[in-house]
Amino acid sequence: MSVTHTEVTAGPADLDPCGQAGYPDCGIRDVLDRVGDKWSVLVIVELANGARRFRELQRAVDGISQRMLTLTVRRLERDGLVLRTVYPTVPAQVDYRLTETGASLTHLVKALADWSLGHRDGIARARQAYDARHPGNEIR
Amino acid sequence: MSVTHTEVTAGPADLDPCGQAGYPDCGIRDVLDRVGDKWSVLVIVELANGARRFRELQRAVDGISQRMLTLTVRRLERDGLVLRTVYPTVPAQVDYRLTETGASLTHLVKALADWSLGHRDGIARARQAYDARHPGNEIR
DNA sequence: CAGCATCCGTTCTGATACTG
DNA sequence: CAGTATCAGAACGGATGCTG
Repeated sequence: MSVTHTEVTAGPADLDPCGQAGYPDCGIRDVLDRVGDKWSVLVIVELANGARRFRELQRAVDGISQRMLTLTVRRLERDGLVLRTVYPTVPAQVDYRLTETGASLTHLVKALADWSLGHRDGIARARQAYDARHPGNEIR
Repeated sequence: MSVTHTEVTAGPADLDPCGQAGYPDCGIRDVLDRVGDKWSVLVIVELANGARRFRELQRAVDGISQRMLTLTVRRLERDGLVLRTVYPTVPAQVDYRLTETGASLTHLVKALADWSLGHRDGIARARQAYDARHPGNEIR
């Protein structure tokens, strides 16, 4: 399912070729998929405030199911964005914290969350306006 | 045009309440879902370079199907991030361009794409290492 | 050209139940 | 506490055919 990427020699500054015909997405997809998935951003934002245990995370990220939290932190761990530490206590205790790489993402992620908050109302209004202009148009 | 955010009671710096128990995600989800979906970012990046017609977009965003492009631009239009203009020519001609709001997102999106490129290799290595440490663990 | 409608397999998610 | 396992429903995504 994942898109295979071919070696592309494009500098970070020049994003144009990426995703264009002949430049099969560079592999940004891989990273974007992670950043873009339903819960990663919220988890990262929470961890930006410090290490958290599993339950703490679940309580902090409202609405996330146990299963999804597990999957999310596992993926983040696999990508090297989050460090998982198991303490051999009884009952088991595990905490999660951002790695340096993960931390380097936080300001971007926060900026994104920030932008979201700042434009939330405007977007909500835009949606209402659109829906009013296009009655009976289910775009979701 | 700098990214100005409209009156937010909780300062942008303090994102903590969002997504926490009792603060049902504030609605960041709505916005994040858009930003985070499979194609939006790529479309936005492409439109950041100027107005594009439907076909141009499809060619530029490698791999996107007609259906997905349609859905993606519709959603972006609905959210007020993209402006759709129809020219009554024959055959029909339509172009898409970013609105100011949409444009204000490009910095963030580009920064994100940038970060992705910059950390692509590191993440790939982290994944390999993880997979080596956890044989037979299909995380996706 | 720029779509919309439909079919249909794949993936994602959440709820539920159980374990070390 | 911190998971794993399973299962069914929802959402996603592509292919195909048709229209103005």
